[in-house]
Amino acid sequence: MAEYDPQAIEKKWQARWNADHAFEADADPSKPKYYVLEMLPYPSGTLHMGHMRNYTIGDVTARFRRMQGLHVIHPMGWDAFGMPAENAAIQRGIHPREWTLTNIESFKRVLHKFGFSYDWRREISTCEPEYYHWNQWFFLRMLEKGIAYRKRSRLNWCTKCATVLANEQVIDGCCWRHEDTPVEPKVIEQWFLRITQYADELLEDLTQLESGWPERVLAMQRNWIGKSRGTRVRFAVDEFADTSIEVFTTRVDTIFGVSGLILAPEHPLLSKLVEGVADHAAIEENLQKLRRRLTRAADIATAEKEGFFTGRYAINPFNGEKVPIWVGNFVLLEYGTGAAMCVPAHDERDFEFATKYGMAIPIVIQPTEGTQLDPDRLIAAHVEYGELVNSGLYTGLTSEKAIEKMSCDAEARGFGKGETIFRLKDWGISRQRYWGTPIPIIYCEKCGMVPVPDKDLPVVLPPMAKFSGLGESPLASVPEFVNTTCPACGGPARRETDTMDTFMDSSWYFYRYADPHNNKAPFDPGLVRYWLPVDQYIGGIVHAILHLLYTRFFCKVMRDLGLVNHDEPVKRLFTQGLVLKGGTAMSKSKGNVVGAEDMADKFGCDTGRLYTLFAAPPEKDLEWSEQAIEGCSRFLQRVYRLVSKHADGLKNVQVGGGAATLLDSATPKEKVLLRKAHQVLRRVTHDFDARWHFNSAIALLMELVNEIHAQEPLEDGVRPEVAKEVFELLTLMLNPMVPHLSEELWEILGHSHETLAHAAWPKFVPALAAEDEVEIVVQIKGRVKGKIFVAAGLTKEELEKLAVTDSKISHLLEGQRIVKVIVVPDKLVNVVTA
RNA sequence: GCGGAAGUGGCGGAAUUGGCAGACGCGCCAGCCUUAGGAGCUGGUGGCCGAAAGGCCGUAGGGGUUCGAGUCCCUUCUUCCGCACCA
Repeated sequence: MAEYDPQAIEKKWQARWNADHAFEADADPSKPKYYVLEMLPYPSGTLHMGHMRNYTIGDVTARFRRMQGLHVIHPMGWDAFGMPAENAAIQRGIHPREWTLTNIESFKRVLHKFGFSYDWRREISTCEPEYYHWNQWFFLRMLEKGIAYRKRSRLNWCTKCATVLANEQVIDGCCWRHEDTPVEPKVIEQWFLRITQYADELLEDLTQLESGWPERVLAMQRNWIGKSRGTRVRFAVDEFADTSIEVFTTRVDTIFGVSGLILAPEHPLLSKLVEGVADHAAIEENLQKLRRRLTRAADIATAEKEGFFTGRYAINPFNGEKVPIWVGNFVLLEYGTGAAMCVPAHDERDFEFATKYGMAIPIVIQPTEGTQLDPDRLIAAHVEYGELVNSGLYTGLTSEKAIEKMSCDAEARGFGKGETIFRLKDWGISRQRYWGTPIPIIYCEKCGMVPVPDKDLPVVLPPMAKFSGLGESPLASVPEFVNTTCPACGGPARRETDTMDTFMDSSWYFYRYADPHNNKAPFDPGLVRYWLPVDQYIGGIVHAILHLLYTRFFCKVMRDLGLVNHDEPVKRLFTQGLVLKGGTAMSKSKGNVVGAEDMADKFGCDTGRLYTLFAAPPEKDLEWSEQAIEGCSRFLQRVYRLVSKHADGLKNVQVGGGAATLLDSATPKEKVLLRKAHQVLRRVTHDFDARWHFNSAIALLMELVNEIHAQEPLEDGVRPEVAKEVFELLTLMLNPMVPHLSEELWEILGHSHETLAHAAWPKFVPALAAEDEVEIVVQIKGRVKGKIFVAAGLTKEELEKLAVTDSKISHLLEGQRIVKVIVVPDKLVNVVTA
């Protein structure tokens, strides 16, 4: 008998699917659509098992939904711009384009090798002008709407990348790609997108995603947006009639307890404030010291609070009190107003600071119940809400009421107002890099900043020969690119030489899949209306904040431009776990990468697919194990042997009249097989459809195979029609997970004319799954004491009688008083004795 | 500190959501088959007591609800992930 030959089988069916255009789908409003999307890869190095797991989960979903009769779009493309390509150019002299295209070829070859059911006609690559044309187009639309703007700002500079990093690319104060390189501040003119304009909506609309997105992703996004309600209060500076300091506080109710203002060391007013103060030189020195902040987050969190008195005072507008102005290393310029009021009695940080520097610690809030705070014995800040004391006319109010009233009063008296602020910052998109989308802006000496007109798009990346990795923007060294004419006056002008953050590319790519070759617009709104939003998105948790927040922002901008008619781009999100080896995620730098292609050459891709689905639930991390994958390989061999052993005899057998008729005059063996097959079908369907428990679905299929095996020889007591029904069910259920083997089995079972690409998912027949005899667990006081086999569907009374009259049970019950009997039909009888 | 997830055999994990804990697989043990086996087949495999029948214990710890708890409630602990001096 022929052995299972995965290499031959997989090649054969992949060729067939290609020839059949099996996975191509065009918009068809008469059909219900389903959009399955996996996060597009950055084509670098090798495609490893981490990628493989992501695409396998997506492919199972796509194939299952197709079998359910949905019109499935399942595309793939390349996130092709980015720093590794440029780094390769710098280090090895390969042009980023060449490096990228080579990698794409290799990734594509491997994806084909795995038989993923993509519609390759929709393939996109973000480094092609046909694609980034529309990045530029979106940028210009945002410029028109005031969403894109330019400002000088202090940004994170990585000396190794020689580029600016987004806040999100800074990890522990270091570059996300160079974890040992602290970022340095640098002030440059940069392009920003006003994502903060959508902060409230980005937060609010998370409620729409509650049923479809993982809770932790929602939590991370909420956290990142960081909405805070509070009050902005202006403190006049004593002796400076024209100067005031604004603070933001969420606890204006504690303002009578202010014993100082604390400014961030970089606060712009500081130089003016300290001018002319005694000890000016010492203060300047202190400032310089504080400005050299620690960069590692862990160090910052544990760093001791430090600060100094500036020699100036401010006036508390609520009570006219003079309070000292300090500088503190723990006050952040970027958050709120860059200045905070110091209320030591009711804020932990302020307490620590005030204690260290001997500042006053007035108590202005008392707990509404329990022990009152004693100013002489305060050992920690009391941060909870309570009742106001020593607070002028607000004394006696609760914190809640005071916050409301004091905000109103501050506004009425002209020194403050209620305000909501966000932690979210505008998105800086300028990068001093070559391998990205050129920003379509021209600077003219006469006209100033001039957008490139739509008709001149795309602004194409010029060819460049040498990449040094030094300096700022590589494009600045290409005169043919830089020097141009002003679209407004025709005079000499210079092009913007920065390129866009690649997160721009990935913010809308899956809209382009709906209409990938449009050269008049980013996409046809009609096609997008049919295919979008994405029904199921699958990717890594690493993108929980950046990519998924940006793409949500883009969707809202596109909606406001009238291009799309929905608020959220992704209905359901699934974040799969990592693939680990030796306990850590596979990565080139750790040297623990298992290449997907090597794995497929060794075991066959169906085995690899099965293993990644079986070894762990999809949301959990998965430890790579050669031994366990061999177990999966054995299972598939076993299936192949089992089916092919019987296939010849079943080839021409027809299962007519519906599966349910097979039950008529069925032998016990047949009943066992039909029952098992349909019980498994019911649960596998549920596992695929609603639970995403691929691992337990596979376990069930293993049980079915074990059962068929146990009923051998099938020739003895099993009609061919029954055997065929059972084998076909097995084959169809395996199809989403191991499609090549499944196709092969389907063919040897006599279906040589068709493929399973669009086969219907089998229909569950309750009558076939029903047991006619069931095992009832008999408990006494909740402890299992025996089991009885009875006909299915007995009434509670019948079951109770059978249980208590069972010889073993009745013996145990002798002399006992029965208090009550709980009966769960077809399952259990629990006799409760006194 | 805040937020999220999770704690079940030697290991990965199941338990269809309150009804036989450990399905399925890996590993291990014994046997069969084989020139050979990193192939195949059969059986066993949570712990303790017992020759066996059987009994007791057992889902991180403690308490509770219930006829019945891995599952629900309270509480303590531990691990992982994200954010982190956010006023």
